[in-house]
Order: sequence, then structure tokens, then C-alpha cells
Amino acid sequence: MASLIGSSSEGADLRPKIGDAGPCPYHYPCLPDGLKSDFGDEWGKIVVHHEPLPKRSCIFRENQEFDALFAIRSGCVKKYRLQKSGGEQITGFNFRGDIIGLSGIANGAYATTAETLDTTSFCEIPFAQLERRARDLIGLQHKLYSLLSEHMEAEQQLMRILRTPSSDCRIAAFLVYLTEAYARRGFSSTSIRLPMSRTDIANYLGLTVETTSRSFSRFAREHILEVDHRDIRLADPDELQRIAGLCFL
Amino acid sequence: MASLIGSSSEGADLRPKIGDAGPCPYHYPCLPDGLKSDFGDEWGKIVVHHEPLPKRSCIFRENQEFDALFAIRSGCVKKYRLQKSGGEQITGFNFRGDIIGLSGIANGAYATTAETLDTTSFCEIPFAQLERRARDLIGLQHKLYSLLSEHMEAEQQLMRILRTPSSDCRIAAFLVYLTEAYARRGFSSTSIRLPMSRTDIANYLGLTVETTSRSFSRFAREHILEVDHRDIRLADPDELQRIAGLCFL
DNA sequence: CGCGGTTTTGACCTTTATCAATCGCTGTGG
DNA sequence: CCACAGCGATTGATAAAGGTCAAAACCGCG
Repeated sequence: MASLIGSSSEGADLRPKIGDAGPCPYHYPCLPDGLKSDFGDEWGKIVVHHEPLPKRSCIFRENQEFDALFAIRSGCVKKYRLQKSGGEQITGFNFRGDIIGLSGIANGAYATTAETLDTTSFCEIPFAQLERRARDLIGLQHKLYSLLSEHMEAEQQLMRILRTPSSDCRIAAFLVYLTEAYARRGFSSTSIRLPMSRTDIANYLGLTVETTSRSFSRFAREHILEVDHRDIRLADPDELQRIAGLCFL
Repeated sequence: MASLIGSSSEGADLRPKIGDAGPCPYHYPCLPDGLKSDFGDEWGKIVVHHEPLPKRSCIFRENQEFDALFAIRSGCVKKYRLQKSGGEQITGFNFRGDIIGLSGIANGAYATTAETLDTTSFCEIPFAQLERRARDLIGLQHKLYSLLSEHMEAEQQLMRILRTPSSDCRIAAFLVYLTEAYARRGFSSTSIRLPMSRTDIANYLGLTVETTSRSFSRFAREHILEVDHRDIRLADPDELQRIAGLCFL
């Protein structure tokens, strides 16, 4: 299948990958939006910056003692739990600007493993200090709640997708979600490069790899998508949106 | 189909429904376990007891401003969100001893509607006061985290179920979950009366009513269950457990 | 007793899972 | 530089399973 994406096949390296270009997503490195003025230089004393981690490294592991949140500066990660059978159950993907590790707050240990899908740089936010300061800074407290709220809302969205039997709906909803996530970060909302494998997508959406692949092919055949391996162009965003909407009745 | 349940058909009224009999599930009315000594009579000053609500009433509604958690003393409720189409998406069921409304903590408004499936009595726990006291009582703080943790874990469990295509697996996992919930409350772990309709079960599990009904029938035919309308007896709990286990690989 | 809602069952159709094979990149080593 | 091994992705054929539409059975209730 010829490259249908705007640029040539080696253009994949030229197009910015999610999380690559642009300024730090936080006013202050890793500082939640809107708290810069309240917080000032204090922030720099709390946050631990980390060197970029290569692909396939773990930021934290399932059951590891929880002691920090992590803010992704660039790159992307997948979160998963190990199953009895040894396979992994993927619970989510995160990109530049996301704060991960929230599931560890409640039970004192990370509920998932966070593994990089690409070279990824991030900041560590020790939770004990964050919590202490949140007692005084009402804005920070509110931000923490807001993060938890978004996390829970995202899970409800995913559940609605998983209750839909149609693979096309699930894939469409997934692509729309990804596209919007990219768009919020200032990337093209019609042309994206998937950081995860088809197998990962299938695992996340509760489908088989074959069905996932077939949905991509079908969308390509119907000129809804242009698919070149992991490079996806939304040829008909409205139609994709319509199909995704079927998840939500 | 003849009544296969232990007692006669009108025995359904004699068998305690979930949440009916027994002492208050909390040491103090509505007080989370293990905090009685720390908290003492303070608790009674916070909690607002409510008269039993008849079937099909709402304890709180979606988008309503969040200001309290609710502890179910008896009866049972279903939680749901309204869809664009007007239908409801059921997100969970709760019974005696459960504390509901947690999804409202993060975003300041209840994310779901909680509707009684039966006559239900409950206590209201004003959140502002709870939060204030939690600052000093480390045990209470911990209990709040623990509740959130359980809530998130339950959602992950449900997602694993929803990623399983087999209706039998989903139904089996649902029944095992229900049975264990009942057993923890001191009821029989082999004979239960479902408080919700088949339609509700199907909605919750992402199946059609017909498929749900067929799974029940199949289990009955294979002597895994004895089904008399909403009275269910687990004839072969091990086999049911085995089938449910297929959800988790 | 008859109505309405829920549940069950049947027949049929659509879709996905499964099994198997092929294709295409990618990276390694000769 | 090329051959080859290995992994991911795609495609095909087949079978299994759930969805859909329709009808009947059953229960509870007035």
C-alpha cells in the first residue's frame, strides 16, 4: 500500500512526534496550569527532573510503593497490569502534559506499570510534599481533585466504548480520542502517528489484532482514513466522528 | 419452569432480601469500620439519618451539586447516567454497607444518579464536615482513600469483564461478584435474589436482554444455576467460578 | 379477569474470533 | 551490501457467538 500521508514515507521522521516539539506544557516545568503565580519558585524545589528514558523502560511498576506522581514532558507511555496468564492488560496511554500515577494515591501502591513507548522525559512530583503544600494552597488541592475527576471520567468513557460490540465504533472512538488529545497539545488534528502497536490498541479496546487491523483497512477502503502503517490521516473526520458517536448512543 | 429454589415460591418473601435483616453494618450507625473508638459520639452529630425511601426513588441525581456521601443501611440502588438517546447507562449496583457518591468528590457534582431498586434506608454524610474531621483523624483520612481505592479497583474489574466477548463469562463474573458481595454481608453465598431486572444486568454488562436471558437459561440447562425468575441458586459454584475466571485470563 | 411490563424462546443475520498463511518492515551478521 | 531471521501487520477462510426481529409465555397488578 503506497504512502497516502501528506509527506513522503521518510517524512515520518520529519513530522514531529507527539511530545517532541514545542515549549514545556507547564508554565513552570511540570507545574499544573494556572498555579504558577501562587506557587512561584517553590515548585522547583519539589520537582525532580529526569533524563529522557529510552523506549520500553518503566517509569513505575505495578504494586511498587507509591510515593510520587509523574508529569510527562515529552514522549508517551502505556499503562498496563499483568494478568495471571502472563499477558498484559493495557489500561491507558498517556502523552506530553499528562500526569500519571494517580491510581497509586488511594491504595499506596501503583495499580499499573507505566512503560515508555518512545524516548520519554518526565518530572517526578514527590507526593508527600505535594500533599503537604496542597493543604495550604487551595488551588493545588483543587487541581489534584480535578486530575482525579478527569481520570475517573476517562474510565467511564472507556467503559462506554467497551460496552459497544462494534469494532468500528471502538476504533473510531479511540482515534477520535487520540486525535483530540493530540490537538489539545497543538499537533495536527488530521494527521497523526500512532505511538502504539496494533496489538496494544486491540488489547486496550478488547478486540483481537485481526479485527483491529480489519477495521483500519475498512476505514481506508471507505476513504475515512488513509493508513500507512502507524501514520494515520483522517480523510473524513466527520464520518469518523459519526461512527465514534455510536458508542454513546 | 418449576421453582427449584430451596423454599417454596412464596418463600422469596421469607428469605431475607439483601440489606434487610441483621445489625447496622457499621459499629456506629454509618461509621466506617474500625473508627468507632477514634470517633465516638462525634459521629452521631455529623450523620443525617433518613427514613426508608420507596422503590424507584433517587438518592441523588447526575450533575446535582455534590455535598454528601451516602451510606446504605438496607436495600439496594443502581447508579446510572443518562445517554443522549434518553436511555440509561448503568454504572453499578450498591447494597447495604456500601458508601456511594464518591464520584462527586472530584468534580463537585455527582457523576451518576442513584436510584433505589427496593425500599432503601440510608444515612447522609455531609462531606464538608467529613473532610474537616479527616484532617485530624488520620484513620478517617485513610478510610476515605481506601473507599476511593476500592471504587477504582471495582471499575478496573468491570473493564476486564467488558473486554471479554463471551456473554457467559460476563454473566458468570457478575454473579460471582454479586454472590461475594452478599456473602460479605452475611447472606447465603449459594442462594440469592437478584434485586435488578435482566434489562439492568444486560445494560450494565454491555449485552442485550436476549443474550443475558439465554446465558441464564444455558447455565440452568447445564446445572450450574437453578433459576426461578430473580431467585438464583448456585448449583455448581466451582464451575461458575471457573467460567468467571476466564474474564481474567 | 385482562392489561402491561418483563422474560424467555425461536429463526435468522451480522459480526467477531479463530486458525493459518502471507507480506513487509527492521535489524543483525556474514 | 545483501541474505536472513524475527516481529508486526494484513488478509483469507471458517466457525462460533452475539445481535436483531418477532412472538409467545409468564408474572404482577389493578
